[in-house]
Amino acid sequence: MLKEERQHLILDKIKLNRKVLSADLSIELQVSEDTIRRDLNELSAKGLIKKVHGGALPVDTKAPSYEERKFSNLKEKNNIAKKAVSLIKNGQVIIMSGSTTNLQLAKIIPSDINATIYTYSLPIALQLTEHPSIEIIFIGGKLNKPAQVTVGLDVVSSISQLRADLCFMGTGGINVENGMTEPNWEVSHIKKCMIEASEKVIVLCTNNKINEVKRYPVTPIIKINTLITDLNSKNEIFIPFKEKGVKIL
Amino acid sequence: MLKEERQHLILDKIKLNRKVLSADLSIELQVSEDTIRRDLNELSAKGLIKKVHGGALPVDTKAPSYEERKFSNLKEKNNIAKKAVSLIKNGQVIIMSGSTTNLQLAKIIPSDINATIYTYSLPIALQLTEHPSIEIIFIGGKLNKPAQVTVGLDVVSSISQLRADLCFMGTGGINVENGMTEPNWEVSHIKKCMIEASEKVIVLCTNNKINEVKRYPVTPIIKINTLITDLNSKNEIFIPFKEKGVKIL
DNA sequence: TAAATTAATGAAATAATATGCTAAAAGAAG
DNA sequence: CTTCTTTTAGCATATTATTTCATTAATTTA
Repeated sequence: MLKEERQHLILDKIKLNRKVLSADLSIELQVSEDTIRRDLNELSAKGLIKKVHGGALPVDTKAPSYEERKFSNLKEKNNIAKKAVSLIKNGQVIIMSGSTTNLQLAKIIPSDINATIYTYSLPIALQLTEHPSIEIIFIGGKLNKPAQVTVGLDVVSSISQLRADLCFMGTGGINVENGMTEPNWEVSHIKKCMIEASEKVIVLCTNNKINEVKRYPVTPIIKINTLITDLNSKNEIFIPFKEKGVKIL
Repeated sequence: MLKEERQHLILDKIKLNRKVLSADLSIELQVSEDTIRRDLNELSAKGLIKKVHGGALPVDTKAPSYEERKFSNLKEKNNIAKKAVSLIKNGQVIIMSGSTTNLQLAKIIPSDINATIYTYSLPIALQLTEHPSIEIIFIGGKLNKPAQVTVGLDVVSSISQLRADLCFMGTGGINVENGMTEPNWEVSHIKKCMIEASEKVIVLCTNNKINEVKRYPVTPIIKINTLITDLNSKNEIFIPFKEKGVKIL
């Protein structure tokens, strides 16, 4: 039996039984436990399984939680949220993407504001239920657990049918040449739709995202109306953005 | 049994029963109490449980507004949830309505269960994001803030397109003559759709809802497959329900 | 407070792992 | 085809992880 073949069988067995024992595999695949251990260690190094004393288990799908990210860069995010909230006017229809910066924004929307907010983020929707007058429309679909947002075709098609005044978007990265970019293909697609559906596009991002480029393009810089960061708007880093017509806050 | 596997079982059992005794676990898992104690100490060090003299408890969670209601009748609700969880099988498609009893159920679904759950309740969806293998589909629509669920035509039409094996439903009231009834018209309509979309209908309710009648009818008793309450299933109050073919748990 | 239960500790047993070494098999180069 | 190298698997042994047991300390309960 080939080594690869054996490792595939091991992976299949883990998927099936949610655990494997080195001793069992040794008998079943007719090789020594040493070999099995070597296989398990290799698979574990590739992150495909979790090696434990006596055998192996599937990898924990539980990714680093949204909760954890919620508290990083809190000061910067709050700074951005404060600038963003001034753009919200009564009667507007707004789309919010699922970033933690947007969550911060959702927290500080003044209670006398009366608007309609579309979102596909569970934490943001939940936060907005505390607001007395905002109408919330949640965009349904398959849930992405670590990000706690809905994704997929349902989301894309729902957003395509909207007409909004503003959209507030977090981003994976932004620079002048590549515009907005995202590490996740599905998210990049959804954000394209959000931009199409909105009169004005407002990008919220912490300074560490500026001049970062991620894998999937979302939109050229020209479609972005306003960029809000924690930096001072007069910072020279923004000069090329301003030349492209982006307003900086 | 692998150490990690054992610790997972302990976590599941704590979720389910809200407490475990070292002595019980020792017998159940066929290891010494020393080992159990070491497991509990390790899990406690990771902050996953709270170790106490003689056993362990779940970690205390904070309790704001919606959360407060969640803890009223907690014992009864957990009792119901424990009975309900036994009905969930791998591979099923399940619809869950937005009651706090259902939230309790969402909390205790064992981590090795693999199913697809449709829901229109924010807290339930959020709770399920903690589960490693369940696929969650959120049904979008306009948010009802106090209940933290989506309502309206979008929800109705989404549910109409589903085919599910089970639906778990809370209820405003149930009796033999009027069947299930709801105080809210929109909710009654949504629940009708859920029943149409599901192979089996399982109603979860605390004893105070039995023989209550609310304003809007949802379904005659005949369409309900199983009724789960905190009472003993042999209680004479259930005799007329049983005569109508409802299974009592 | 005394009795009973539970916890902590260290020694000992058992099982699993890592490591170095050997040998066979498969490829590569001449 | 031969020789050399590389990969792979098995074995012996040292090391480490895990569990149990005996003993003593701490905590709860009556």
